[in-house]
Amino acid sequence: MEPSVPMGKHHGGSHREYMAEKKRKLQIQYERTASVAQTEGNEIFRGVSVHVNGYTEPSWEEIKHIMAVHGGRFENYYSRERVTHIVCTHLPESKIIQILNERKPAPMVVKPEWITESLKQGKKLPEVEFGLPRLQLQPGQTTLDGFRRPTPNDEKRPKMDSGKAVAAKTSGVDESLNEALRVAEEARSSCAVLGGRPRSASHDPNFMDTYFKASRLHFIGTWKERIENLMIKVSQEQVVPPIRQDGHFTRAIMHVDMDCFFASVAMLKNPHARGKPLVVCHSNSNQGRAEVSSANYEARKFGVRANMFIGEAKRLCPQLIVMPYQFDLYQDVSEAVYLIMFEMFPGRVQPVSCDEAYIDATNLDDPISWASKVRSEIFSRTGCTASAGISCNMLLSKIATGRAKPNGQLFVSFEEGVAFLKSMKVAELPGVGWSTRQKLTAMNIDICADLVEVPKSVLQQEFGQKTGELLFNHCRGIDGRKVETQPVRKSIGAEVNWGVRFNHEAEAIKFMEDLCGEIQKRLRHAKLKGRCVTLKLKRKQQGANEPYKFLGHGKCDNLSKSLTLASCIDDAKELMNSCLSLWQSMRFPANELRGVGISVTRLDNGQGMCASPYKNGSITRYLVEQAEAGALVEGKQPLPGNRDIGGRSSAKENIQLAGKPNQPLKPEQSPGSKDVCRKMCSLGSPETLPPLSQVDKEVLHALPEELKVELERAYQLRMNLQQPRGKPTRKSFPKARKSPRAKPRSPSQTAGLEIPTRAEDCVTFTQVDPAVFAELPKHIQREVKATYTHSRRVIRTRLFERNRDDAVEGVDQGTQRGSPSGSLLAQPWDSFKTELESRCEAIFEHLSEGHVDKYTVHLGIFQQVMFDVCGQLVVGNLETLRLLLRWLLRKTVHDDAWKVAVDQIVRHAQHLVGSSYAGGTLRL
DNA sequence: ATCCTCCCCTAC
DNA sequence: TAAGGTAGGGGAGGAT
Ligand SMILES: Nc1ccn([C@H]2C[C@H](O)[C@@H](COP(=O)(O)OP(=O)(O)OP(=O)(O)O)O2)c(=O)n1
Ligand SMILES: [Mg+2]
Ligand SMILES: [Mg+2]
Ligand SMILES: [Mg+2]
Repeated sequence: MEPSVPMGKHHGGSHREYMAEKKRKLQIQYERTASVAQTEGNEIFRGVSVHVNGYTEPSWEEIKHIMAVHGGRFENYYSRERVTHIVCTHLPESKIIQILNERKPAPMVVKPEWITESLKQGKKLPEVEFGLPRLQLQPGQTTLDGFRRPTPNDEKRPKMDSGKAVAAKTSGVDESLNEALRVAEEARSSCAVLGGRPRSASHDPNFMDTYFKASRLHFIGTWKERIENLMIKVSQEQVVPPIRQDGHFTRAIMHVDMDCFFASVAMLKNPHARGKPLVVCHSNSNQGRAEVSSANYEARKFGVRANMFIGEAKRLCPQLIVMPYQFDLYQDVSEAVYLIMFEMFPGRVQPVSCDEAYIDATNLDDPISWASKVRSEIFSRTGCTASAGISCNMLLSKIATGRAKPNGQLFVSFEEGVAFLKSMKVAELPGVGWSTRQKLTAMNIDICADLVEVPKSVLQQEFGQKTGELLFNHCRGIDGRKVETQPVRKSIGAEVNWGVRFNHEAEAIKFMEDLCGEIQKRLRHAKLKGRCVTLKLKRKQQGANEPYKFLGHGKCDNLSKSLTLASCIDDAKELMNSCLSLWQSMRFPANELRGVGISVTRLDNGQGMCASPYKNGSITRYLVEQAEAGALVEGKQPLPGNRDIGGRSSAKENIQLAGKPNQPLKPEQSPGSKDVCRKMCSLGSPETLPPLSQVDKEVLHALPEELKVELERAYQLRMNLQQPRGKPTRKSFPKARKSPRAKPRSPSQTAGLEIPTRAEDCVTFTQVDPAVFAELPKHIQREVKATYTHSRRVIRTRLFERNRDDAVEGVDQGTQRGSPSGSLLAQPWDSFKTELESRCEAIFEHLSEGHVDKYTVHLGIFQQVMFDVCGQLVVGNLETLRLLLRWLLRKTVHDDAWKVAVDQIVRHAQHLVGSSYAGGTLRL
């Protein structure tokens, strides 16, 4: 039963008492749930799988429990594959309308009384008597595409008080709601005090600090470094018994995750909000574009989700309670939770996030009761509930947790896990996100059962070796990942992609300095240094408007460039030197900046325990060694830490910086470039290489040839950087960003047909003055050539663009993936045809056996593969392409889906031909 | 083969 | 108004 608030009493009675009572009840409920041995009741709901929508009486928690006891299942989220019954009291949520409009057989929609009455009578009653009177659907509602968003004043929407049947309590419920809203309001205004006025980066000298303090993503992103402290402390006091691994025996993996973590913590501070929809978010505005961080399970019944704009959330659920962030509390709760886990499972815990961990429970006597123990301990120490899943690997245990939520636990055997997996949407697989889902959808793959149909080779063709294999395994419930209790850090970085609006380059530079300061802090905290510095920039796309999201980055091009140093650094100034070099080579008008990030890789803890040890020798190692020995510089001074002797990329870059190969393109003076030069000089970036004159001649002479070359490059770099006054750079500062909409181009040898995809790609090798080129030393020639090819490397494009505010409109560039095995190009048409025939035969077999679903899936895959094949053939084998298309068109198949697929393939091919050969078409 | 850079994608 | 960070996995394509 929904623990009832002691009406009218709770003002006098202490919160403490109330909380104690609350906890006691939740505890009981938890124990019941946890101990359901599914033998307790008759199983009248066997085969039933319910999803609750909006408010109901009994509450969803009770329904969940009833299902657990009586053989049914409870689904937190609606899934056509799994849900047999939707339970709701009121009429049409947009969700329901959508469901009813689906072509496939929809689940039954019943009132909650169906459950209570069935329970009373001890048998499953016919659903019809408890159906919803359908045609209270809106007038004008069509069934075809009638997805009508409910208007905010839609009377039919479930209201806060509507779920409670007892009329006498109505006013009490209202009071409770008002109290909850009041507390939320108070909490929001009290934390707004420290804020002040809204400011973009250029307006607020203290922007970065303010920003990071208020950023939830910063909090969850930097959480790991905070938990590391705790781990160190704990591990010092702990003897870690080794995990017995009896050969190949089955592992037991437990996954523990706090239920709606931030929202749960918020409910601790606002107990009246329990049982009511609540989110954590910065803004309470009805049109706000602030993101929901966490939604409690009541709010989720209304479709409210993390990451949703608050305006959208409030539209779905107008009575939503909005609580502000309480980062300190999240930290406290998180630490409490981890202390419990570290103590109960020494040496077996892999922290995943502030609210989530894996535990290797292999050979613990009873993982299920361990899960109960850890959950009840978490609850009694924090007042927040956790859920747990147990299975034989990390994948299945995580999925089990999801099924157990909220406040539940579940053990699944491999077989059960796999059976369940098959009904899951592919997007529910960990590792499959938005983009992969789009790709799979395009292949007609919707649920994991579809994915299982796809041969590994096809997945690898489409997604790459590892990713393909991963998908192949995961959809079968196979996951070989080990619980990693001491992950090694490989990079440290900081970035800001919100509120970045500059008018002057100097502001941008200052911003980078702040970032470097932040990184120095974190490097030192982690006692690490690194020797590769990466600068990542977001640049407003040309013509992009101010984004929908306030001070957001909007539509951007992402740029990144890295510089590898001779030795490891952790000093902000030194980091900044590298950043300035990098900025110098990527530079564009500061008012187009929308995001700046800096990160450091190739970390070294100074103990010889390199996260990424330099593997190959070459100059880098040599110089480091020399530096350590103090041999390279006169007077035996150790080399300053940050000479950038140029990684390969920067060396190339610097060749370009010299400007010679690019002469046809006029370099451009950017506003403030002189400032940068001065700054760079004053910071000493180029100077930190010892002057050539100071380098011990003997040592230099003794260098192996290739090392000498690299050293020369380093000095070349310095010279280039010191003379950018008249002519700063070229490539990095394209005057006009031409045709940002250009289509991706096949990496082809057909030189005459190239379509430049970016302004900087206009620099073709043929534009390099041959006389100048001939003058260059051999190794420089090499570099120039490399640079040339490098710069016109195929631009990898995102396959699909998200359709939020920042999506690029109309991006349809379908196919830059798939990979040229090369064999196709060489293969004669005849043998290719044989392969095609057998492939098609296999596909049609599904059809003739009546497996329409399988047929559809395989046809989708076939289409996708053909897209890729066309991509390959259009490059160098147009004749084969023509034959292929003719063959497809002539093949007589009496199935519409096939005809559609062929039509798509042909269109796609013609499109490719058109873009590769200036609007040409293949005659078929 | 393996490394490296410059991306993209995913999860929290 | 709003606080779109952080780290790892991995792919493509070029260099070695
Ligand atoms: N896009 C996201 C995802 C998560 N979080 C924060 C808020 C969450 O409370 C916390 C933990 O993330 P989970 O994915 O575990 O989500 P919840 O704990 O909120 O819900 P669940 O019960 O599904 O675990 O991280 C966030 O701010 N933004
Ligand atoms: Mg959670
Ligand atoms: Mg989590
Ligand atoms: Mg997923």
